[in-house]
Amino acid sequence: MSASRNTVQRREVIGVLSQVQGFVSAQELHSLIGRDGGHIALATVYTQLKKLLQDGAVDVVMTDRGESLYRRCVVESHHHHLSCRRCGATVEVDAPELETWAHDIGERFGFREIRHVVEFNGICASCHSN
Amino acid sequence: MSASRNTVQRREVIGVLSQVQGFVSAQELHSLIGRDGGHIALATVYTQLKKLLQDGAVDVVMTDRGESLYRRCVVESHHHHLSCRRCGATVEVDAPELETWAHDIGERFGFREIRHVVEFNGICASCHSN
DNA sequence: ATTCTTGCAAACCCTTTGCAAGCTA
DNA sequence: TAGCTTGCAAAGGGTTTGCAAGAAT
Repeated sequence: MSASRNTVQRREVIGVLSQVQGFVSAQELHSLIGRDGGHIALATVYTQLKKLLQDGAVDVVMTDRGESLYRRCVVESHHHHLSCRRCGATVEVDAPELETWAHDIGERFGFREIRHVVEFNGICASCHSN
Repeated sequence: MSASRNTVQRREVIGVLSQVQGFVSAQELHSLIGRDGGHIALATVYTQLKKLLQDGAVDVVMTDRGESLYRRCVVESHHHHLSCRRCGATVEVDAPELETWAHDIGERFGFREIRHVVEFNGICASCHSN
């Protein structure tokens, strides 16, 4: 088991990923890096994301469309996102009730090590009034 | 909005889907239908599944690999799933608290038309004891 | 008769892989 | 130097689409 090599590409991926709020797809990440002046292959983005994933440095969620979205792991606190379907605005939602509730539901059915994925979206106030 | 036509293919899809326990992928469904003597195009299976989905007659979940798994809805109302990460066993969870909560959270941030996707998973009792 | 559905194959999208050339340690 | 990484392009797996032929209403 060798440590990951410190390449320009790896730094780019980690760098951009760190500046992004919430989840991004590999492709979005790739174009963000491009916009940032970096020129790295899409395949390399995937390679690095896979490594980061194995190292537990990023979280992944699957969209309805079968696309993986990545996010730099925030050890701080677990929270969810509420985003606008029209303009994409995103708000971080703290959800203590949900955490408790998830755990209880699990217990009720004899499940352990419960994990949950929650995605909220709607039409935000400003979009709604336009 | 016209009702779906009652074709041989549609009956096949619904028929096989009804006899399956748990979730199946579109491709598995297609081969099950073939094994059953039916000869329908894979594209048609997708077409029918999409319709059933719009009618709320089937549930869908995304696997880690980005494959959609379908199941005939037992309860034709909004609900969530709790599944075992090890054996795949699935339980339907009714979550009134969650619905209310989701709505409230939305309001708090000025969002309307809130939708949410919640997936729970854990290790079920039987897997846990083995 | 009209309009929806089917089947086929090609197109799509995201992701992975094979391999030579380039770098890192 | 040794061997991981990169980039490119091609392949892969699941799903969708365009369109003519065929059913259902």
